[in-house]
This record gives sequence, C-alpha cells and structure tokens, in this order.
Amino acid sequence: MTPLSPPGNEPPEARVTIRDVARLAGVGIKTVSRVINGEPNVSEHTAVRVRQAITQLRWEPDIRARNLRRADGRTHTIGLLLGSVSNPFAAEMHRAIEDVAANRGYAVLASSHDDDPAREGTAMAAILGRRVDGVILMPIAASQAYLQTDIDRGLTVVCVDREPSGALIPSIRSDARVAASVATRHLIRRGHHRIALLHDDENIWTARERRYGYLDAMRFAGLEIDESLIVGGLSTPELSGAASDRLMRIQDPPTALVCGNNLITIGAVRTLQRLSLQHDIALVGIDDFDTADLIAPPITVVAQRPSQIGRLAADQLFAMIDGTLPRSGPPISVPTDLIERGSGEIGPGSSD
Amino acid sequence: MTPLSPPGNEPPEARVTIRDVARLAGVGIKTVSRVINGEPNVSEHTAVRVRQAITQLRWEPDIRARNLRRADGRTHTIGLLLGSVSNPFAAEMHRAIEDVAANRGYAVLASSHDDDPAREGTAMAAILGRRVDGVILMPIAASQAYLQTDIDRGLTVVCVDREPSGALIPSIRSDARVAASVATRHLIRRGHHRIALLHDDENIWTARERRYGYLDAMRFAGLEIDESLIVGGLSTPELSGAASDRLMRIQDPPTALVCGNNLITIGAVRTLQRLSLQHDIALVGIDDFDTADLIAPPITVVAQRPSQIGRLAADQLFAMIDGTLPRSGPPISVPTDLIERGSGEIGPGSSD
DNA sequence: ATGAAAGCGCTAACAC
DNA sequence: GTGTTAGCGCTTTCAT
Repeated sequence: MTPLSPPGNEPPEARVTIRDVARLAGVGIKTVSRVINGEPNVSEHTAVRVRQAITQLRWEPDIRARNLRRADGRTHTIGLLLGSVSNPFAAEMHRAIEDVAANRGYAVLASSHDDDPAREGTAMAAILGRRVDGVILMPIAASQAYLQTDIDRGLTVVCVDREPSGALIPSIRSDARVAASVATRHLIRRGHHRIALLHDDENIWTARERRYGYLDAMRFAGLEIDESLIVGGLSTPELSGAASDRLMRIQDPPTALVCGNNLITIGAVRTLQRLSLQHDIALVGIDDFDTADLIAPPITVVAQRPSQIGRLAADQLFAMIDGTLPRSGPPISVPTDLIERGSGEIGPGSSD
Repeated sequence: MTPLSPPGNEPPEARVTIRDVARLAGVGIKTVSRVINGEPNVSEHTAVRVRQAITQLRWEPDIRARNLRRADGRTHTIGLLLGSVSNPFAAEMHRAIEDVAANRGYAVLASSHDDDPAREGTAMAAILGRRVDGVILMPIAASQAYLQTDIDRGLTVVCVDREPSGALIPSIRSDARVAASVATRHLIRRGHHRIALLHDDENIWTARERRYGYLDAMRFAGLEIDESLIVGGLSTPELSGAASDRLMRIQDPPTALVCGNNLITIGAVRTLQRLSLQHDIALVGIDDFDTADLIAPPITVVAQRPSQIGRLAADQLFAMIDGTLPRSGPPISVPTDLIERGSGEIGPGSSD
C-alpha cells in the first residue's frame, strides 16, 4: 500500500482534555466543568477566562466520558434499525425520526437488517453495545422477547411499520390489513372477480396482514378465493415481475393486481408494460412513490404516511425516555389514503 | 401527561458491570476482561466460569467505557453527513457505506444537512462530539477548513458526491462536468440547438460542475449560449416543474432539457406531461431512478453509481483509519453511464 | 465561588 | 495463570 505521511499527515497532536483547559485558564477542572454545563457559582471573570482557554485550545467535550459518570447516564443517541436505509419508505421514516431527534440534541445510529431475522439480532447487539437511550425498530425476527432484559434495565424501544411480538413494545404503523382490504375492495367495486395479490415474505408482519385484508375483502364480497392468485415471497422487483409474468400466462389469468409494496408494484408494472397489458389489467399498489403519477397509466395506490409514522414513533420514544409516557402501550395506527390515478380504475372487460 | 409505571415499567435494575461478573465467577475483573477480549493466560476452566457468569447476568460490554481507555481509542463508529438520508441517491450511498462499515464492526451515525451550509457545521459538531473514528461528508459549506484542527488531531474524513474546499480531504464522486457534457452532447447530436439546463443551487459543487459541462458541450458544438435557458436554484420537483413551465412559454422555447438531478427530472417530466409535451421535448436526466423506464416516454439518463461511490468512500475511509492510505489525496472519479431510453432521442422538429 | 477526591466501566501496566 | 493498581475524560460529592 501507499506509505504514510504525505502532505497534511503530521503526527496527531495529543488529545486536548478538560485538564488542559483548566491549566491554561489557571483554574480547577471542576470550574471548567461548571462553565461548560452552565452551572451556577462561577464568577463571570473566571468564566470568561475558561471560555477563552476552550476556544484557544479548540477543546470539545467528549460525550462518551461525560455520560459515563452522569447521573442519568444518557448518551443522547438513539438507534434505528430498518429493513434497509435505502428503501424509500424506510428512508422517509428515517428522515422524520432524525428531525425529531436532532431537535432534542439526539444523534441517530442507523442500520439495516435486510428483513433477515438473524441480522435483527446482530445489528441490534451492535447498537445496544453503544449504549443508546432508545431504539426504533422495524421488526423482522419472529419474536422480540430477546429485548426484554434490556427493556427491564431501562432501554426504551418503539417499533415502526410492523408489530412486534413476544415483548410489550409500542408500535406505530399503518393498518396494513385495512389498507389491503381497501385496495382489494376498490377493484371489486370496478367489477373484478379474479384479483391477484402479490406480496412479500410471510415472516414480515405487513405481508401477513395484507393477506388477511385481501381475504377480508374477497370474502365480504362473496368472491371465490383462488390460492393460485396469491403469491408471496416477492422481496425484489425482479421476483415480482417474474410472478406477474407467470400469472398472466395461466389458464384464467387475473384481471387485476394488488401489489403489497413499492418494489412489488414497480416489478409488476414493468412486466405489464412488457406484455403491453398495462391498460388492460387493473393495478393498485400499497405505498405511494414519487413517480406514480408519471407512469402510463398513472398508478392508483393506497398511500402510507411514512414521515408521519416516523415522527410519531420518535415523539413516542422521547416521551417514554422522558418518563411522560409508559414504556409499553397499544399499537397506534396511522391512516392510509386511497389515491385514484388510473391504473386502479381499469375495468375487468378491457382485454376481452 | 400519563403517569408513570403502567404494566412493564418496573424500576430499572441496576446496571450490570464487569465487576458483578467477576464477583459471581469468583475471579478478578482483569480475568473477565481477558476472557471477553480473547487474551491469553486464562485457564479454560476459569474462562468457562466467566462465560457462565456473563450469560447468567446477561452482561454486555459498554463500548464507550472500553474505548475510553483503549490504546487506539477507537470508537468503532463513523459519522455520515448527507444532504438528506431520504434522498434516493444519498440513501443508496448510505446503504453501501453501512455494508462496508458493518463488515468491519463499525456502526454509522447518520444525519442530514438539507444542503444548508450552516447545518453542515452544527450536524458535524454533533457527530464529532460523539468521537467517531471517521466521517464521510457530502459537503455543502463553502469551505471545510473548519475540519482541519480535528484532522490534525487524528480525525479521518472523506467527501462524497462533491469536492470539498479549504482542506485536503479526498473525495469520491462522479465527474459531474463530464456527465452534464455527455447529456448535452447527446441532445446536440440529435439536432437540438436550444437546450435548457435545469439545475440546483450554485453553492452545490455538482450544480456548478454540471453548468460547466453544459457550457463545454454547447461551446464545443459552436452553439449560441442563451443564459435565459439556464435555470439554477431548483431544489425541489415543484421548483423544477414551475421553471419548466416558464421555459415552455417563452418566445422561442427550448426543444430539449438537461435536468441536473433526480428531483429536477421528476418535476420537469410532470410539467411536460401536464402540457402534453413529453413526446415533443427531449429530456436527459442526470442520475438514474427506479421507475425511469416505466414513464412515457421512458427517461434517458446519465446514470451515476451511488453504491459504488459509497463503497469506495468507505473503503478509502477505513484504509485511512488503518493507516494504509494517506489521509489526504486527489479526488477519485466514478464513471457515469448514458442510458438511452427514449426521452433523450426525441428530435428538435417534433412539435413544429 | 472554587477545587480535591472519588468514581463511571472498562483496559493497560505491572505486579505476583 | 491471576489479581492489583492506575488511568481514560468527564461528573459528582463534599470540603473549603
């Protein structure tokens, strides 16, 4: 490899500590501590000298050391564990959470588990080892009981997008079952009978709920449920596209699709366009996306409110950390909104 | 507010420390330390007892305290400061960075500055106070000289997407000037003369570079440069859409658009569709997006490679932290790829 | 109004 | 092999 010490690579100067500041200002370290924490009992004269020393030495407090001894032990950092920080839905929540956190002087340790139950555990351990004051989790593991010990010891946890199980953790999410039911009913009302459901892996709470919602609507309408029209495990647009392709080639293909999330919608639309069926097969996506109105036909969706979910989750987390809200509680549902754009208003007869 | 102590809100048990483990295992604390760090000189017998005590007490090491005394002082955490964690381009980089970091046992403290120069400073202070081993920054402030002191004291910094100024910090980014030039040349080659450039705020490095690239291509082709066709400051799809609308209503409107980024492209396409001009006005976007192929007409783009940028930046950061690479160095360009999909291949005569 | 000493949970240095 | 002591940079306690 390239050797060390090119321009700008001088030996790092020793760390500046509160002790250096105290020495330069000619005071004791406790006085420095008082100044930086705004505690009383420091004469304005000494305070000024201390502040000068701080700027002169360019000293910045070490938050780790500070919290090690502090009474409340707060780290002013929260953990955030999502499916993936690059998923648009998750990223939107992330941003809302960050805004609330930043307003309170909190930083966010963000990571992804890729909907792999095992990685929820390892990623969580990495977060907890850094002693965060709270965690916002999009759960994927079959149970979150493993968190109970830490919760008993004072850890605060809130779940988002999905309900936890095995531990009394509050959650903020859409009512996924209702959302899927609304999407399905919308198609039924347009006269569709053969409606396919494309959804994600069944170990994801939302995928299970959406399946129930779909079944609710079909049963309520007295429609026959054809299990071959229900396809799960579609974790990428590619899988979703392939599944759509297969569905379109069966004996009696569906006339409408309900797509369980963003990525599934994109994969399905791509396939419909390739087969030139996009104006014949109705489609309702769950979860909105930026360009849904620009596609031909524009995509009808049941929109979720990711930033509202994120904001509420962060509010709840901090209220729990503050002790103004209990550390357990019932799930909170955030409304979803049906947005009719065209793809969901195609009738069943279009291709006949 | 709701009072405290509902179900599941028992008084937090005292923190478990290495001392509790030592006491239960009947050994000294140093022996526990040896076991958890895999150091030699511990009999297998005692090691087993210690491990039992650890699981029995559900003890987990406090990474803060650990790093406070450790020789290298590493926190095994890096900071990431982006325009916004919810921007698709940034989120993609974020994910790639997280992957590299997680592989090395590092966690990522992520935050957003919303392209506000002042917030780069405050967000950076929040990160540095938590004593990260390195920072990956998408710069927006006019100068990054403020980081020099921390760099001299051992902080490692890498910039992404944009070049820094005022400090010798390596950067990984696309060649924004070339990308814009490629986009513009592509349109010129199709016969366009009046080509508009829609871009972002000029205090963003990429926006400036893209302007240069556009001018390069126009000049090289000997085309007249009409300043009224160059619109900056378009930080949202709404602003971009409004600017596009205005451009389409001027005396001698452009026949083609170059869009400086994702959001600008979306806003412009939305306006073109509203004016029913999407098949008459050519458009090339810089930066690809998931649904670019699903829009009518499909959007031609000069695609960037955000995850490659992220991966390279993280690799570089860790090499610098390891000391195998100098802490300063020249910028690294990541290639861009022209993807012809339709919108960029429309000729200038379509609407005449 | 100020500072010395103890301690947060852990690792480093040096005993035994 | 094992334990004791000191110390990381800060806050707390308590004396002055």
